[in-house]
Amino acid sequence: MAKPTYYNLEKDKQDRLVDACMEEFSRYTFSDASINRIIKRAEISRGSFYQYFEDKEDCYLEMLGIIAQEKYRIFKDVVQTEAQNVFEAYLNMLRQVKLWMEAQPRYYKIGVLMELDKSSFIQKLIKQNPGMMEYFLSLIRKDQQNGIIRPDVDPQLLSDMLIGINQKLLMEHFVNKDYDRMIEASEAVLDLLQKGTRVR
Amino acid sequence: MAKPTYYNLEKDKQDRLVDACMEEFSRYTFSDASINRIIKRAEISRGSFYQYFEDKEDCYLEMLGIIAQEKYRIFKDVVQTEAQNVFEAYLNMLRQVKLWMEAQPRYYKIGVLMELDKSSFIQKLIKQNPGMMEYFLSLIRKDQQNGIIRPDVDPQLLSDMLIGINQKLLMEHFVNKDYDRMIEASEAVLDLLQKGTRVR
DNA sequence: ATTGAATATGACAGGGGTGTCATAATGGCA
DNA sequence: TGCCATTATGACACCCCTGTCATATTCAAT
Repeated sequence: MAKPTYYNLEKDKQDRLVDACMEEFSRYTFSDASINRIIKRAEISRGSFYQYFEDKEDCYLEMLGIIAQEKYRIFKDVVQTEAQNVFEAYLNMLRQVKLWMEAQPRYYKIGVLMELDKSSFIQKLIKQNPGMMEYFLSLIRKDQQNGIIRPDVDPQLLSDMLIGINQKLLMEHFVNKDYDRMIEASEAVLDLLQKGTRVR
Repeated sequence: MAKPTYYNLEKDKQDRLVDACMEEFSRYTFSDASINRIIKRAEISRGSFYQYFEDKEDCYLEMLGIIAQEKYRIFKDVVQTEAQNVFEAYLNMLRQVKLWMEAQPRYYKIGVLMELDKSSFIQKLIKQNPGMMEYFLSLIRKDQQNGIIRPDVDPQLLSDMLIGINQKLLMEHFVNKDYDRMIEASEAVLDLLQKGTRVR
């Protein structure tokens, strides 16, 4: 947790500091991020930084907290539509990610960079987050029982495929900032997955 | 190119040096790799390292050269079986990667770490390598003409899917060292892609 | 106005990194 | 043996980093 001094900061200064931190963490992984660059950008002294935060980890956690708040602010109204099947669930999820990318691209990038950091601090943080794999797995099994998906399909495999393609689509369209095309591509992917490539 | 002194080294010493470099570059990305650790492991002095190589980049390129040689040595005899379709081509490729992972896991890992390094030096190197996307694309189009793949399937999309799943399978099974299971999983993936998930 | 707490500051210590260079050691050859 | 080119060495300069701390400044309350 950040130190009391951080919370006592006048709004303007705190905003400058937060902006500098977010900028740094969205450009560099936690490991590569530099407090020197942060304090330069925020125009505060090195000593001040350590009046606000215990250390770099403390600072990072504070930023993650802000991001979580913003995520909640944006998505609290989004009605969690009941998914008919795993493919619909996938599309729902992707549409939410699209909203998030558009609303807070910098925050989204912080998330991406988190995945690339191999430091134990970040790896521990990632592990705490429950993956979507379990969610997909359960949906796939349900769809198999409901006769929507062939029973001989390996749920684990299909889940892996969905998540793998997901990552690729997200990354590709995020760099191009072409979020609408991303949804279209996903729909095509799902169509292909359901029907298969074979001519019949 | 490495300096003449490097090539004049007695075999034993050169081997120790190469081993130390390969070990370092397979543990850390180029950016994170440390010459200090290399010379410590190779038991040579700092000055010597710079008698052999211009700098870290020079050293890295030398290692990539050795890796390329070894790749050629292993694969020159492998008959490039003529692929019937893109799915067969994919499996052929994966089987070759499996051989490579088993024969030289350290070299394979160097390749993986290359993808994770964002430094301009490494990014330039990566760009020079032709991707397999174009190869898959042409095969898919041919398969569509031959009536093996539905004409309304977007080749780009299918290619993206193949490559995306590929990466996931490779990574997952590489950490588990379960290369046979990897091939099985790929076959299941291809089967699923061809038939689709739908019950009919 | 005075005083004491809260806050701000940058010099500093300590660690790691790369690349250089004067000097020392080595090895082959006359 | 003596000489010279080649090779080996680690101290050094310089860079960037984090976290600390004595000191200075600010601010509010008496």
